[in-house]
Amino acid sequence: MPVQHQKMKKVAEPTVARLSVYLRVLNESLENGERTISSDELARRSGTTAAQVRKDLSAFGTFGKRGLGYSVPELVEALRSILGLQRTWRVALIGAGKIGQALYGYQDFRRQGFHIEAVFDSDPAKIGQKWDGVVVRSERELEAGLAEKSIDIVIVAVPASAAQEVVDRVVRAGVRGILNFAPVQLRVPAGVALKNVNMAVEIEGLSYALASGGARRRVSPVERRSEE
Amino acid sequence: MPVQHQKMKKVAEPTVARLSVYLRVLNESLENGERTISSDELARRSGTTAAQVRKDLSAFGTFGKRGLGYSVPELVEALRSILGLQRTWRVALIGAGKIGQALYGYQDFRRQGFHIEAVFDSDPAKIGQKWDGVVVRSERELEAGLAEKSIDIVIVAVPASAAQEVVDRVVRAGVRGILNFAPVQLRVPAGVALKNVNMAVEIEGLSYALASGGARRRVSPVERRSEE
DNA sequence: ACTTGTTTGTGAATGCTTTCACAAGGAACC
DNA sequence: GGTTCCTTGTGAAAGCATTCACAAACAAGT
Repeated sequence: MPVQHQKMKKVAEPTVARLSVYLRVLNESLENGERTISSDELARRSGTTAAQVRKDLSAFGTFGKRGLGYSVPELVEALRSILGLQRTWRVALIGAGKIGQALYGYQDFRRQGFHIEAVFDSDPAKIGQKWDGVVVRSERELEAGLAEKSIDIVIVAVPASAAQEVVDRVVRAGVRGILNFAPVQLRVPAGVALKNVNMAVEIEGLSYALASGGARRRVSPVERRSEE
Repeated sequence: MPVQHQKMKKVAEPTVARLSVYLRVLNESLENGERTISSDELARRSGTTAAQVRKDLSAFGTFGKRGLGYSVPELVEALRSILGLQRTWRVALIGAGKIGQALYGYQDFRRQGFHIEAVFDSDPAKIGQKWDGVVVRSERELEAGLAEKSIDIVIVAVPASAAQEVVDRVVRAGVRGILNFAPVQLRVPAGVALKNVNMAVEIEGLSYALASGGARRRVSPVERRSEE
């Protein structure tokens, strides 16, 4: 059953994030050989509600069978199509420091079709290193490298102070998707998709929860305070 | 000016996340020697609106001077107090793989008062390694280590398949704050604060934006599509 | 073929968050 | 001290996202 991207209502960001979670859950179901799954069960395993699951999916078409639930393989395919994961994406990593190295080895990216085709850095000690097959190149070759390798998405893993300039260059070179790990608020022009992974913000959110007494010492389960 | 945590309205999560961004912006302003800042300017540098800034702050007290703006040093102190960053937090890192190593070296954590006091792993090749001062310990010593070092917050950087079990143990040991990097939806009891950093979800969000044509190839700036 | 069980898809209702708009407070200069 | 110019703090309005609730659809068993 192919996905009908049908009337294409505008879809909210939280919805897309949840679809991604559903897909991860469903891939596991698939490996377990489960044929079908109900919105209720999918919700339970994804940390949301059945109604939410159904609403989320309903924005893209109708995938379930009443009285039965969803076909796991079909829903996996549908979600992969919706999320644009049926093709492979050509990715460049900018910044070959600790975080860059960790991301380079991150299997989940590769598994979902994100292939890191190029790595750039400004440190002469790093330039020329060979990371199983991919050579770390000088950031001076950035524009040339992006074009040469037809890069779709760039991962920014440089220090905060260098991030905006890198992004400006990358955008000028025509890249339309950026995943930013530097803890700064970046500016990109309209038409460029930008996502931030800001660990500092997250851990400070924990600090807030603990400090403001939202998380109790060891009390009976009365009030929930476990987020996302 | 001390922070009056006043009537303590319940504060939304997005608000707390933005406070954390404001603080980062203000720290820079402080280094630049700026004395005051308007909600307008703070908003511009934080990627939000002036009204949002004022609403966010108003939940915690009144910090500004009409006609003048906010005192940068005072607001920095206020935010640090609100976010619970005036103390140091004792953190343990579980998982000494690539991601664990990257996080261990992440300066932003240390700078804001998050001190990694212990590292655990299950790999015999890693156990016993000394990471400038901190010895990597066996996960079998997890409970003992957490107690011994009075750990407040745990960072989970283990494979997805091991994450839930680790979290269960950590919670049983009394830890109330968890920062999870494993791409799974974890279950924690009420009273435990949990934050997820899910890079796979973020990059799939980019894939969606690019695939669904939300990000255009090279078109005049008509519609915004740069998120967060 | 009918009946019983289940589970979806979806308008309507609720609950949150953000944006608007403006009165009130204060600075600065004459 | 009065006047002008800014900028905050905040109710009210608008905009989004989640939850509710139920009719419609199908499976399965008799």
